[in-house]
Amino acid sequence: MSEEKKSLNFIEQIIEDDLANGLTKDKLRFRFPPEPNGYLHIGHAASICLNFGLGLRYNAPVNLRFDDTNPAKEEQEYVDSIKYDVQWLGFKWDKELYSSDYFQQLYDWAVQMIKDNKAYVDNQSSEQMALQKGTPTEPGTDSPNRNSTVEENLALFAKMKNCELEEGSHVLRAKIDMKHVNMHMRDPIMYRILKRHHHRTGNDWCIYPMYDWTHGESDYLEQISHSICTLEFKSHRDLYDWYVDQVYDFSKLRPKQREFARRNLSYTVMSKRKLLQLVEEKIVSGWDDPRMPTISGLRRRGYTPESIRTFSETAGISKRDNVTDVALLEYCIKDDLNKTAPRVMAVLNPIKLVITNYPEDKEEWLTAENNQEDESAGSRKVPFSREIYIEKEDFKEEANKKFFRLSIGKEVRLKNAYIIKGESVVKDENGEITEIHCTYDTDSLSGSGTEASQRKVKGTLHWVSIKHAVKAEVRLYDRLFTEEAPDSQKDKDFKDFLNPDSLKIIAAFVEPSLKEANILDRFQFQRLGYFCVDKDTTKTHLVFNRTVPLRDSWTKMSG
RNA sequence: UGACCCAUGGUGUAAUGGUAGCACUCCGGUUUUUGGUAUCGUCAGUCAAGGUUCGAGUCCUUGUGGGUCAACCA
Repeated sequence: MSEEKKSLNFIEQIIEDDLANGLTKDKLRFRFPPEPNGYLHIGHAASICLNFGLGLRYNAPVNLRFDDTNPAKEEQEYVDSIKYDVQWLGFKWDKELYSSDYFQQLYDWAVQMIKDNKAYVDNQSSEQMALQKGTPTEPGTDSPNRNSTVEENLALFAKMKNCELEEGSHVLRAKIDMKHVNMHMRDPIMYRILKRHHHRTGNDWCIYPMYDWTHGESDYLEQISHSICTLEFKSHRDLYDWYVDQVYDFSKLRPKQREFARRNLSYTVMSKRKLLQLVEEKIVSGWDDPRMPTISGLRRRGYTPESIRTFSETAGISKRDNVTDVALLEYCIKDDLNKTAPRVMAVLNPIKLVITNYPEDKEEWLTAENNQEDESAGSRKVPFSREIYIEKEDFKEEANKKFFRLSIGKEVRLKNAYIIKGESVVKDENGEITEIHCTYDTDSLSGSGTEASQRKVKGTLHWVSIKHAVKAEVRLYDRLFTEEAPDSQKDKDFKDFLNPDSLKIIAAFVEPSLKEANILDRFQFQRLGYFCVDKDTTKTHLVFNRTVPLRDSWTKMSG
């Protein structure tokens, strides 16, 4: 097997360099650290694929660590959905861990820091502290509490911990440097009082550690070698390192934070805040609305885990701002489904077609391939009869020669069935066509091997037998926004760019084999697109979501 | 008016001082019982100016443009 040299992304490069400089491979360990305060989206998928991909590449463990230090926002529901999504994407974590597992250790270390005169309790208001913090261009000033004695601080911190003080009245701060050029180093808050029930620790604590104080120490405790996060944490790195310094034992591995650019997708928004807004304002039906860029939304839309992994891999990572074309994501799912999705026939915009020379009471069950790309997919039977539905768009009374479909006097193939010829139309009083009358070539049955069956006709239409057709609700989804980057337009709200046509619900007819379909089953509706069975489906009511339409070079050139 | 990060076709990425490549998109040809797929092809790029070097997308300087940082959020 020829070893094709795959280029490394910059994170892999860093790891290779570390390995070359003496870090041993067995020390490699990664983590994916979501906060359980919302649902995962395609941007998280990039991080998941990166971290777990690294684990696979280096045969190293990857922990799933919930960063649950803010009980005001976090819920078990989110923990469950995140676990489900990560495993659905196809990854296995080494350990399921929680930042809250380390609350006691963190507390003990904080006490030690107070003893070392490296932390102090501040009783100022957040407004006062903000004022003293300075600005990026002006240094801050010291808090009047900065020089409290160790004893005073210890006593106050104990009171904080014992729930004897009011929420918001006191915080523990690291004593670093109020004039530091990095705002994050100006005596950052380590603990705040929060009398909240925590989804795991219950009411054990009424002080909760802040992100910065928690994250690096958690990485250190888990001996994570490379702690990978997004770019907006770059300026936190100084603090991350400072905190690790406070507890670092030289015999242990020292974790390293590195940052990459978050993945943005065109025609959608990715921030949790905005996604939450879409849900709360009922612009979408929920976190798993098939138009949402959430993992659960994509799943319900019909995306496969494989396609999302391929997308992440193909898009790659770097450190520059990006808006990846959603067309790449769509390519990934079409490419996957083309190989795997069974082909079926469904008519979305039906018009009746009568084959006048086909016996009225006759019906045939014809053989149809399930997937031309995959012989092992086998075949099924589809019923054929005198009256069928075809798409309205597939007929025109008078044809221009580029129109490969049905018109009066012209022949087309009915997929898996016969060649038919347009003869006449029936119209209502408004001149609207209500029926198309055709004749069929009795010797032209697909696969029969006759000379007539091998005639080349320019067009092939899909169809369903009216007598056997099954009614189905079909939800046609389109992009949620009309702008590539809806949230980066100056002076405009992202909701100004909502696409009014992002969802169209239609009544369609599908072939009877689909009655057996299960929720989340994916199909190609031939000549139309990929569709999956929605969870709203019941025994008597089929609902399909359109995942993505097929490429359509006809409407492109004609329209 | 600070610090830090970033800048390669329309988009996303690669080239580790030595032929600017890959994928998507767009456009066109061939094949096709899906106007799909497959396949072939076309268009298209190193932000700018200096410098170092035999040689610079890559290193240095300056500029330009974009981004990040001042929650008791993560």
